[in-house]
Amino acid sequence: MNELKAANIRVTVQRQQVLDIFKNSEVPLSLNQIKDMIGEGFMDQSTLYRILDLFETKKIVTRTVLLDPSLTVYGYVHKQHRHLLICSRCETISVISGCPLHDYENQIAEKSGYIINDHQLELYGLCVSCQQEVSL
Amino acid sequence: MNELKAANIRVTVQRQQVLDIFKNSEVPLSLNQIKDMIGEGFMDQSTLYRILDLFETKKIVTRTVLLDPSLTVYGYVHKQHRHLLICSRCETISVISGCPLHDYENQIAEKSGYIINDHQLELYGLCVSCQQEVSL
DNA sequence: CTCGTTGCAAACAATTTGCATTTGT
DNA sequence: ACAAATGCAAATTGTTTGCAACGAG
Repeated sequence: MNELKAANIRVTVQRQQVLDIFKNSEVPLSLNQIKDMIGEGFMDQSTLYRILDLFETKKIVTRTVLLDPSLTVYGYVHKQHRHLLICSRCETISVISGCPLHDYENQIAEKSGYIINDHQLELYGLCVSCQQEVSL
Repeated sequence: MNELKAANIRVTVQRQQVLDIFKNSEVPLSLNQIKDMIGEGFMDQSTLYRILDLFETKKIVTRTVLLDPSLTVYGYVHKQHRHLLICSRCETISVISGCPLHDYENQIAEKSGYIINDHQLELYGLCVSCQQEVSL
């Protein structure tokens, strides 16, 4: 069954197009990357914003705000929970599978009385090729 | 010695005022909270932006971009590294001391070849009073 | 005195909104 | 046919910039 139907939203060309782009990408994508991949006539900006909002509330994608807020990215929600590793020089984004925080969340929940239901974690560093270029 | 002088920047009334606000706050502050605390004639917006940028590059404060990017907050840099716990209902921000990620960073550095030099971690949940209000 | 900093207004960018038209069911 | 989604343009918001006046060293 169509994933959009499954989420109880209408199937339109634009939505299908955006969904396909996510499905074909290993890594999360920024708004501009998505625009570029749609290319050509490009659907209207507002439509894209509306689709991303919708997908986010329907939990089809997750939004991640990076240190530089203009680098906000959207990732297709796969089975497992993932985190990102960002090169602070070339801004390449890679995905780290797994999550080290389950125990930690419980500890904090206990100490604080909060019900923890989400978290945001990203690592920043220098990727291998940037390390080489920097040391030249 | 004045902390601004120590950072090699000129001491002005505006900068001193913003610095004092940070020093007197336990928790990180958003732009609007800072505006409010300055109150009255309020210094010019652009000046505040410039001061926050300056403080950030001089490592006097750290900027944290939360899931809702309009909730970007700035925290005075104390001795130790800290993370935030945000109530997703009332948006109260509290500070968690300590950090569970040192080992994890090393693992990832080894696997990926990256030199990890920073990370962003925030927990989101429901605070105690919001839990009560929700269950009413 | 000199140069960095401020305030102001204008510019710019990013996102949102209202509304007529088109499209999915 | 009806409600919802799209495209377009305008509005709104948040942030940045250029420049004259001001203030710190």
